[in-house]
Amino acid sequence: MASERERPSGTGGERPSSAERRTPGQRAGLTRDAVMAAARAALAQDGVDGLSMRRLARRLGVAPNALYSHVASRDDLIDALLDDTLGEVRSPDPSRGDWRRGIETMTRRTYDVLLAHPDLVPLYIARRGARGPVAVALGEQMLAMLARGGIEGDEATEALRTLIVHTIGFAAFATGDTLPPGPSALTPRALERLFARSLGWLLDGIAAEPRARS
Amino acid sequence: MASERERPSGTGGERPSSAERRTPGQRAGLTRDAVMAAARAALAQDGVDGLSMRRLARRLGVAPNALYSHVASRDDLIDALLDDTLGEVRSPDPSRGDWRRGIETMTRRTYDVLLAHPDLVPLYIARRGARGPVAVALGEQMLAMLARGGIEGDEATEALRTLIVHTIGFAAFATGDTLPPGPSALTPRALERLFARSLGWLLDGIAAEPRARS
DNA sequence: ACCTGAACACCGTTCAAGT
DNA sequence: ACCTGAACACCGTTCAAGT
Repeated sequence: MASERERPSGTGGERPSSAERRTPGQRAGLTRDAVMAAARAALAQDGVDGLSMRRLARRLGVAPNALYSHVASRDDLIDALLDDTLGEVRSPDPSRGDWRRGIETMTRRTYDVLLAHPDLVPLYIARRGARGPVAVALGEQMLAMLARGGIEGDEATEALRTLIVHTIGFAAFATGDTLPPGPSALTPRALERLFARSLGWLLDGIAAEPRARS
Repeated sequence: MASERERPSGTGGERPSSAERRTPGQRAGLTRDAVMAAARAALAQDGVDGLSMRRLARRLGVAPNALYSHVASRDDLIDALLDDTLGEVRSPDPSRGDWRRGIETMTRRTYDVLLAHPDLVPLYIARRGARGPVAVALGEQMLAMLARGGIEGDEATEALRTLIVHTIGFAAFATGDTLPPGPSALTPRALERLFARSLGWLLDGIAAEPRARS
């Protein structure tokens, strides 16, 4: 369906680049945002294979090395992509409802965002999550909710880590093929219920842990 | 310390290949086992970068395409490597002790084996585990233990999947750098305790689930 | 500062040969 | 059946130039 060679129009960031050949020194009007938009479009159309610097450059109608004026490296680009994507997670009102429900909805929304970008999930794992400002903000909100449940300090760090591992881990298995030996592949619906249920088990354990009294 | 260019002696599978240049048709004495041994040695010395077909071939003193006589593709080689490595997990006597302890020790041993091969962990995740005969056998032992606890059918499949996600997920975070936002990096010891504790939470949940009576 | 051309040092894989 | 030589279609990144 989607031709990929010679169709400059698209989701975002592409250049015409047909006849107008540039000589060294001529600007192409590239920006970091345009590069990032092209990366998102490439990911959507061609999967993770589309995220090579050379294919991105082709898509933008520039020489491969032109990208390095706006992005430090391919790793830098991917890190930014991962962090940006987490921005799609709407965080619930941190002061409303009980802390456990807040964590459940936030975790579930993160899970949904990850499932919406299946090609990125292996990258989240390979880089062990995101470290950008969005990820930091998300983590701080989770810590605030845990604090409202009386969980703080090292305990909160550990609980957060457990929840992150659980969320990314399940997203990885939901987006992949079958892992567990045996023919019984769970449906996405069943997997999501399992995710929610096992999340409940973890929260039971987190809430029940003996804590140093404040 | 370890030179990598011109030292044919090593852990396993390397060839002399110095003066003896072969012409097409001359055998190099390669076997699939030799290729796999070279892959393990390359992984240990050079990390995952050492697992390229061309570097493997250099290490073995053969042309790059010679490997394809013993291995279908790079993916095939890596799948075999992942499954083989799981063979290091000693499974406890399945008929001794209570089922929960059996699962705990088996899960913990798997965790330890994964930590012993940190470079492989991202590969396990990217491929969502291993699907070879060793992985299948391991899964069946886990299912047998769950069955002794009265957990069978879909419930057992779901429990097994949860445990696998939990184990590989924690291994990924233990072998990686810090993920969770904030400066508080957990020590390996603390992480292992957290792994064991959260495993306990999951098993509590698995054991407490209402079940259809047999 | 932003871009091109050319190059470097790589990849996985295939195809046609040789024994 | 097992191997080599050569090739194809790629990579990420750097360096020297041009405006």
